[in-house]
Amino acid sequence: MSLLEELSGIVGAAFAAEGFPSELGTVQPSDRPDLAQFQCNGALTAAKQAKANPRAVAEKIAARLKANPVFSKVEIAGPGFINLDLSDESLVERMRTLAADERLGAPRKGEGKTAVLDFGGANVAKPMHVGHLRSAIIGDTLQRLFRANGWNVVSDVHLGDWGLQMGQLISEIGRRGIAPIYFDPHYQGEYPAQSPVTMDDLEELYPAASAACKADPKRLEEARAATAELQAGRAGYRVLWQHFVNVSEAGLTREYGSLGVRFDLWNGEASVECLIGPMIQDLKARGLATESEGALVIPVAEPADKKEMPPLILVKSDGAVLYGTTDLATIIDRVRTSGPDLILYVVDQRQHTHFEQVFRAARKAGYSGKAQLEHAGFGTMNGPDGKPFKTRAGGVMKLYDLIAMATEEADKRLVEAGLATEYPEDERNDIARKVGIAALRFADLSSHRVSDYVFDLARFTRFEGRTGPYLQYAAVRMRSILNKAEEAGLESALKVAPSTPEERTLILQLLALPNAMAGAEHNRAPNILCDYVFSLAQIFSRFYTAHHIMSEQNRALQLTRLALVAATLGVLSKVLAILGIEVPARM
RNA sequence: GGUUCCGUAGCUCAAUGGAUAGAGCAUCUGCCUUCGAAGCAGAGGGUUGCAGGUUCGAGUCCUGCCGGGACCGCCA
Repeated sequence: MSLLEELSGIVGAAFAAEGFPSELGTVQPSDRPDLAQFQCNGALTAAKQAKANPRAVAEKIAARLKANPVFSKVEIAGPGFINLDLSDESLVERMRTLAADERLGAPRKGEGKTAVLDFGGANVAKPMHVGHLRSAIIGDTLQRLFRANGWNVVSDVHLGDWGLQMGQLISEIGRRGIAPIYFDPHYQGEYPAQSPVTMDDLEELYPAASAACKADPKRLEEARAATAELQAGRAGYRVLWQHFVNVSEAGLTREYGSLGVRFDLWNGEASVECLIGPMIQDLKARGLATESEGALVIPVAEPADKKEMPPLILVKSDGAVLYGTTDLATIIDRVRTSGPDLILYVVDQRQHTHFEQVFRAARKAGYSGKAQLEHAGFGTMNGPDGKPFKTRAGGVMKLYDLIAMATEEADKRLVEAGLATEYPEDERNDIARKVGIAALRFADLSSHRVSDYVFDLARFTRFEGRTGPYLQYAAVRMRSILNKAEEAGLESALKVAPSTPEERTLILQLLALPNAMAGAEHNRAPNILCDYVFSLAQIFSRFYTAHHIMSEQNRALQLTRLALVAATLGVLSKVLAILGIEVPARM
């Protein structure tokens, strides 16, 4: 139980004893730290409901709370706020509990529950670009957070491998005559085991095919036909397609890995191919899917809709299926194999309507089981001009190049600061890489999920201010103190209660970890964790400046403060790990 | 045109219906012969796009308007 839950329970009991709903006892950190540590606003609501004087209600509640030794102060302020301070003894007791808990008080919100997280969404045969960055980073952080909160998580990269881009690529290869054997409809023998194209080839072929289809409707028609044939099972196309998938996966694994992103499943749209036919039969048989303008659709509009809700298209008039079809079949697959309580899609906000359609269709057909279906959308990463990020040449920047840029920039900053200059080259490169990734990840995660943000590498890689590198530095500094103490033979221990404002503020922030983790989960909002951890680092810096530990003469005080440093490092490391930020041993 | 998200300090961004709207950057003033100054202490900077409404209380909820992004049946 978190501190806030504990306090809310105590205050809630006081409300209940006065005949009010106990929910009114909700306690929150004070908006006015100069006045109190915590506050409860329930007396205002209670007074409204009972048509009573709010201060009078607050007085009754406060009278009951004053009897509880956990509080050192119970005051009524303003229109009826109840302000609370904890006794120093209560604070240190709760710190001891936290320090002894290997989970550091992480909430158990997800125990016994399973969540499928769908993020990544890279496309086979297309290079990963900056557009894939946010899904990967936000999704990965949510999977780490959900696991930390006790959820059983199944993450799925859900590759884009069954749509029109496959037909575009196949027809491009056919036109160029690169591998004619796959296009011979009469060929009966074995196909080569070796892929006719490399990843580099694909990176050149796809943009060319895409541009050609855009420019020429007939060319697009060809791509559509190839897509439909692939899906219909044309042998040569299938084998060729498998080559694309194999070649791509190796590259994608490396790119996601360089960001620290891992997936449990490398499924794709095509993984549910065998479910699509039966699903369509089922939907037709039950009258849920109907013909419309030559296509097969599921109407998902509802009478209460304010907005126009187009039907979900299952099968195009040319016989090919779309990603809405595979998304729907994927729900069936996930419900069968994982039995999830939640399926969370971390995908671009622009696809919100699409997911609304798919979710409605799934519920209508009864495919979603007990799973709550939810789209956690996010905004775009923009360039300095406020438009989606492009390279200087105006093209789409590859993720690989972006990471290289960040690492290079981080290295430049290390040189400027004269840091790590005398370290072995391997270690130095490793530090630059960790700092670069930290800069990228923290910048992306700290802006609110649904809003767009401006990409500014120089700002992200700074060591000052609200950045990933600053947090790494803070952690390294804490470790440095602990190392010094260890060399001096000091063993940290929470011997005495806090006695200074810096100590109390630090303890309160440490005890607030479960609330940050629960809040971030509830809102699917990593920026809550970023706020929390940056604030923790700042509070620690004040503590560190105010109290010089190694020269402290009072041994009990010294060991207690060392224990606070150790606890802070523990909490900081835990949150950074959730954010996917690695802390170097030294910098 | 319809729907939807957004509009907060010079810039980049926060703020479960609560008290005096907060951080970082930038600007200015102090603090390194003591644990890593990538830091700390302090200052200036705001009619929360505009106008109404609900509420004891609104950046937050409702209505209208202004401005921007996104989406609106066979792309993903």
